[in-house]
Amino acid sequence: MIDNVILGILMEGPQTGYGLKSTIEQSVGFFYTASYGSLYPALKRLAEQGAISLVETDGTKNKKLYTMETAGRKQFLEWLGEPLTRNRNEHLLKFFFYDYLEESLRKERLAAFHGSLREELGRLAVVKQIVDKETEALENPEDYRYRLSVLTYGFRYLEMAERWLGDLREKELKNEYNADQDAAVEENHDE
Amino acid sequence: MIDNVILGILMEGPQTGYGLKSTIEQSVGFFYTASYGSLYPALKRLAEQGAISLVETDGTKNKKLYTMETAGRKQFLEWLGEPLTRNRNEHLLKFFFYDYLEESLRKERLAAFHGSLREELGRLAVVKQIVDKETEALENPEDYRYRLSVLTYGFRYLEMAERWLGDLREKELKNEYNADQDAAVEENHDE
DNA sequence: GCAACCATGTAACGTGTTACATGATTAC
DNA sequence: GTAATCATGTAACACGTTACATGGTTGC
Repeated sequence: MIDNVILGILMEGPQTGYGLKSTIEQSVGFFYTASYGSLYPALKRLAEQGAISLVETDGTKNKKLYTMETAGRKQFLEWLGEPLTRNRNEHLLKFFFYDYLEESLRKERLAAFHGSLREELGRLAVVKQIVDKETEALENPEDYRYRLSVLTYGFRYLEMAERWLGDLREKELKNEYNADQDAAVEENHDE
Repeated sequence: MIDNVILGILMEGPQTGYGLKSTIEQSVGFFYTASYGSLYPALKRLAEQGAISLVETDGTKNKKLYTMETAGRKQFLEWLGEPLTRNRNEHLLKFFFYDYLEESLRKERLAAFHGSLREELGRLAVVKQIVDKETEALENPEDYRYRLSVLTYGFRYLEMAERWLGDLREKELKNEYNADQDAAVEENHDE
């Protein structure tokens, strides 16, 4: 996980270990955190693998700049292109870097993920209906309020995610349409 | 983490290790999963601590029933009463068991969590405004669509959570009001 | 009889955090 | 000159997963 976050950020340009940590906090910090205890060993590992290279900027300053290498870029894009799964926010991490993914594969992954979200939403809707009906038959439904509320939370979470992804996919489609229009206008310049 | 999940489920009654796993899957499985590799060692640990006790139901059947003990209940309720934090879905886990928490402490924790959600929502709203303004100035905002969309995701996530919690707290308040009304009616029976 | 499920458990591995240790640079 | 921030790194620990190993019970 941390390897790919590091590589993703190095796509933008060289960074120090310290710089990486603050960049992570400011960008994907909402759903991913890294400590130095995992960061530095990861940098060491990635450098040994040849995914990144390090340059000691200054002999006295004890400051190392890590730079993306071709192997690292390949490794990162391979990870980025793998199917999206709703495990430990990895999908959100991938979304953050999705501008780097080739359009056709990106669309495929998003469509598949959208489908699985809708499926899960459907399954949960069924469960919720059953549970709600069972709850009506209880004498003291308030005694289970919180237990039940978590089901509602799950439902709303999936609803939110589904809508967000729907909006995002729509936005990209609209953009393509506009791009096509622009191209058409450009072609018929004298019209 | 797993210790408290186990204890929380044992609040309902005795279970086998196998039973615990399927109960976990069916109840909090949406945001928490446990493997046997963590479950059985945890049960062993909890039994050694005296939080739970085990009964071999049958000499030949190799089946163990784990039962909650007083020490375990105390440990569980202590954990449950600790302040809510948005770390690795621990708050959702606590919510699921919140029917077991004493009402006044529960209200306090929910109010505090609601406040922190609103604060974070406010902070993110500011960040989003700044970023949106900066985005307008770009020549190719589409190149950063996904990067930016994750910010929207974070915002919508917090909005959803804030609303859900608001609804939940309101529901409990309404229930209290109704209970008061009922009590009043009962007192003035001849009216 | 055999497939599906019930049931328990361990060893190796993966991945990350916390706490500690150290020192340079910058802004005031 | 001193506090904040920049900067690197390790050791002990925490927590969990995957894969493996084993066997009983139930339903058809």
